[in-house]
Amino acid sequence: MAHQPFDPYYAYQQQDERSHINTLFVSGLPDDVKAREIHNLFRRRPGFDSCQLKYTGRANQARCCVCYFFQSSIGDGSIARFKFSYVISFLRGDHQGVKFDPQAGSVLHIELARSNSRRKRKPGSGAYVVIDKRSKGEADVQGSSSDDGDSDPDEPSGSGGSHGDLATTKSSEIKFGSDSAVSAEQHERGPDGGPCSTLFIANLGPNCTEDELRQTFSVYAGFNMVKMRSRGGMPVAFADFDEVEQATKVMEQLQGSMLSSSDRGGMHIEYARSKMRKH
DNA sequence: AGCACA
Repeated sequence: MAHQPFDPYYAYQQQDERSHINTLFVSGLPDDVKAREIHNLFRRRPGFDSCQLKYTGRANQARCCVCYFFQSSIGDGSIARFKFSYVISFLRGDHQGVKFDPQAGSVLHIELARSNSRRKRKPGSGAYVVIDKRSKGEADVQGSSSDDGDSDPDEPSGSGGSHGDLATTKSSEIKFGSDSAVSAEQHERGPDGGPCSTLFIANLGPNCTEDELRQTFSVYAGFNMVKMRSRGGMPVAFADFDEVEQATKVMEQLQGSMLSSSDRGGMHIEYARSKMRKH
């Protein structure tokens, strides 16, 4: 155990603190999106199990959890996780930043979910689930009438763990065919970029200023500095923190939140690909 | 729909 030869699975396992996550979190959806649309968007992806659409009722933001369940024929879950990282790359390549509705201009944002959906989908039940909190606090569930409609998709899966969910998946082997032919070499960098103490902020409005960002981010512990880059197009920004944990908290706190300058929905925040250089 | 600074 002292030294491991290079092994991408091992590297991925070491790098990813959320290796048990098999759920994608999709945001940037217009509030009139239909679960059917989401389902059609992802259903053909290998390993796809089900999806859940939640209308938050806040600021025209629908959000969606798309679940992928992988089961490794080798037994070691790292293979499944490695495959899952492929899928994330795929979806990002195919969908990330795509204007879901050219009229409304909603921009898709796909990332690894913070936690798995607790929902267990029984075979034969609906392919998707809708939770609508727009009008009343009451959940409107369809697609699986006997389902536990109130379980929160953002909460970690319970004591049974995700393997219990995996067990309900019929296919014992995921085939990566024409729909997802990717070579392993393309994925040296990890599933979604590893955690970083610098945050990358996108989906800012054209009138956003560095000062506005500073006021927003500087109240959080560990804040170092913020830098904005415009590069001709829409501005993006980097916010640096001392520790990864601090950056993580800020990302969770501010994900999707609006600035006064925002004109295209809330901020999209990810870990930056590299730490901001020190001055 | 986007990841720079050295």
